[in-house]
Amino acid sequence: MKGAVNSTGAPESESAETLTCPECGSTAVVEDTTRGERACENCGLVLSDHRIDTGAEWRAFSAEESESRSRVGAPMRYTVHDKGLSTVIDWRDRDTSGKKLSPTRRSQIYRLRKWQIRSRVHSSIDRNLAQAMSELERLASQLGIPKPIREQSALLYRKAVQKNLVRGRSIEAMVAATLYAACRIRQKPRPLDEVADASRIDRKKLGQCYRLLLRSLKVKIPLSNPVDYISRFTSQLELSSSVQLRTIEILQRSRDIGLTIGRDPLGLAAAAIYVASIMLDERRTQREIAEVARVTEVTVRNRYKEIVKRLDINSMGLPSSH
DNA sequence: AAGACGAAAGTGGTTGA
DNA sequence: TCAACAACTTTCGTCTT
Repeated sequence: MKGAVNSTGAPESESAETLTCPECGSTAVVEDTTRGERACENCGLVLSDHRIDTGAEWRAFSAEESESRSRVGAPMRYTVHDKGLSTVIDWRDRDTSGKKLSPTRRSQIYRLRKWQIRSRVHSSIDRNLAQAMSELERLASQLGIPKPIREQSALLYRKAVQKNLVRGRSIEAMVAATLYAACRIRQKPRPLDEVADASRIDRKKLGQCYRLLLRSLKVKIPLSNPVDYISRFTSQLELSSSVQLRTIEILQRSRDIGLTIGRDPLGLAAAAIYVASIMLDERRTQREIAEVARVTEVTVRNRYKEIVKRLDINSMGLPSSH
């Protein structure tokens, strides 16, 4: 049994391994996620082009993603909007000393200028991303979200931008939605309300953005598992690890008899903790538990009654060791 | 007095015609 | 697009510890 239950979102240890470019020795090796390749920013050498099928099932993609990304050094590039490559091309057909350019040179410059203009299309996207990334940092650190999940969120946000989902919506809302989604994907879900509170977005807008995200990116995120909430909640309530284990046990048995279908995972988590806390004589009030789980006492009550009834637990807390 | 209980009406989201 | 529906919330009066 591992003692590390990782309660209050303590950052997971990451192996930061810096890659150096074999061509020029630069450490500016960067991932291009849209292509799934790793390239040196200095000389442009592509180090690896292990194919990542962006069209494929999304979760496989993200797993691969996190694998490879964790090996790249500190400056994570999803959070960087401008790679410092912008150059300004003057409109005049003169070189630096003021001489007229030769016709070949001129057409060359013309082509460059064309790209310059094209790249300007991206600049509004860049501004959007810059703002979004700083908001993401703020939100994530307030919620104590570990880096890998932030990166996942940033990736989702980039996809959302590509699909034009942010137009007409607030950046903040979409950022919050991607963060919420990322947490769920990584099996470390946070209550929607918690995310909403930390951002300046109301719950309703956040929910709408989240659903839009799911639909548009064709991402299937399964219903969150109540068990994933337990370590956070129990530590917030300062409950012992035996309560934690008992809670998980209760949840598993509840699921086995189909008690959990159609029920809010948060309510289930709360109720299971309530029952376990009574059983092991570390009682917490319904109100306390409801508060951390962000549901109402009524919901805790309803779930808890079902659990006690269907799992045949005598309410005066015998450790019914089945 | 605080906690638990349960009824009743309201809310937002899903589903199916 | 609309209505029916299930789960959850809000509110509040009552019972229990």
